[in-house]
Amino acid sequence: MTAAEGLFVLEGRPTAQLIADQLREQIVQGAFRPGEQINESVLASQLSTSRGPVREALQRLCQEGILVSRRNRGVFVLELAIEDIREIYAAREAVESTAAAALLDAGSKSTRDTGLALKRIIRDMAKQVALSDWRAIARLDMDFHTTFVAGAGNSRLMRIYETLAAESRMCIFNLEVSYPRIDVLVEEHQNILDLLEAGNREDLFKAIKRHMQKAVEDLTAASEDNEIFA
Amino acid sequence: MTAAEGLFVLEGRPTAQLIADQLREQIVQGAFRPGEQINESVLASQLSTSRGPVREALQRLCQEGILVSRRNRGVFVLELAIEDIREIYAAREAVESTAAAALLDAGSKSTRDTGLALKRIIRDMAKQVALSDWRAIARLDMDFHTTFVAGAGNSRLMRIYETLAAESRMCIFNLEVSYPRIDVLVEEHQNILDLLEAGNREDLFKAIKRHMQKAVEDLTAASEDNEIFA
DNA sequence: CATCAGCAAATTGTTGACAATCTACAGTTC
DNA sequence: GAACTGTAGATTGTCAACAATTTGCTGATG
Repeated sequence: MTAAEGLFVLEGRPTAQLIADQLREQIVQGAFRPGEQINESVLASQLSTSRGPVREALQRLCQEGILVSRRNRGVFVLELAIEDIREIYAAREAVESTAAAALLDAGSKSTRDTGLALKRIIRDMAKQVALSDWRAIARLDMDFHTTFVAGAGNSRLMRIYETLAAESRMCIFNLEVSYPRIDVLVEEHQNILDLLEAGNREDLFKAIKRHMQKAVEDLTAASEDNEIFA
Repeated sequence: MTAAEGLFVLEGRPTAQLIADQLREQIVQGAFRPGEQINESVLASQLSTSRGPVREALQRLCQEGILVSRRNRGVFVLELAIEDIREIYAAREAVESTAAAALLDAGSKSTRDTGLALKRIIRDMAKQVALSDWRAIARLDMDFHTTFVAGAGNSRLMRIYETLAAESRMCIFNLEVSYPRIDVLVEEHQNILDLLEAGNREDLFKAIKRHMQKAVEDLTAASEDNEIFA
């Protein structure tokens, strides 16, 4: 058996995961309202499959915490309260700080690659800010942080963070927050990147902490004049 | 309809979750070898149910990362390499440090309750150390850290930590590590509790960090003379 | 008129059967 | 004898039908 370059296994990923990934994207983009029930039958027919694989995918998202399952009643989209926002961003700070420490400790090629990727994202972000494309901005915002954590090279941190990122996007979309501090958005991310490349450990931690705190403030402020929250 | 205290919904949890919880416990206790395939049919008959619910539970554990799914081949118990040990304990340090910060910031009744619970666990741990009951010691070790994180009152941190705790137990069991530093085990946990109650922030962070580093050292040392690892 | 029992529709939970795929082994060919 | 091919068994993936439960409605009853 000779190894052939450029060939890869076809559709290697399990079906339930593919469905779960699609559905997660739909949910964070607001295709379902918070608290809304997910009907297995209609979802199955939309995906032109049967209820079996759909149920398996739904269980994955329940384990992830994006959906909640109630026995004999079905699965529902997670409803976010103010307390949830605080939880999510506290957890994000924990993960990002650890990723930052790992990036600084590594301090090699992978760190430089991460820096380049982050630089590119910031450039795109500035472009979209000029165009006021909120959807794109939100996506790039998350791309920045996801790339940051990915740079740490810890697959568990990454898996954890992907869920937190999805929940953050749910917050942002459901609250229809249009980045009130749009002017400092690019600046804040650039600041984090600068501190990373400068190897300024303590200030980087502080910058991450402030970034998260500000996000919580914006989201909680927005949640007060929003019918979704209690 | 009058509200009755002390009553709760009977068997409110969904089936897939119940099966997943049982199976997770079996796995971390070493009922399945790392890399071993989980046969859906035999598992279904053991639980006297059909393959449907079993598959749903398996998907949950795949999402959690304790099992890995390969298309058209089935699900297998996660194989832990040395790199995984480092990942798990780095993530645990992140979560526990954040929980510690939250506990210190709260500094109220919940913090005191957590302290009492931790004290009780340490007392039991000392008892089991005297009896050399390794299984019980490992369980109490995890109980301590789980209780610690639970005290922070962040459900997301808790959910994350439960998976990491499960993976830690897999490490400990599979490597048959019998706590080489048995004499300092109680002491180390007592030290963490003392620093928490004293409100000594920086030293508490350092103690947690050291606790995790030592665990990684013990586990990696044990993994070198073990056929499971490469 | 309020309340409650009972019924009907919809949805989830479960099951067994069938199809697709992989693995291992035997047989064949060079 | 080595390597390849083909087949048989086992296991997973998928599906449609059936059972159980919940929910909303209807109407009887005080």
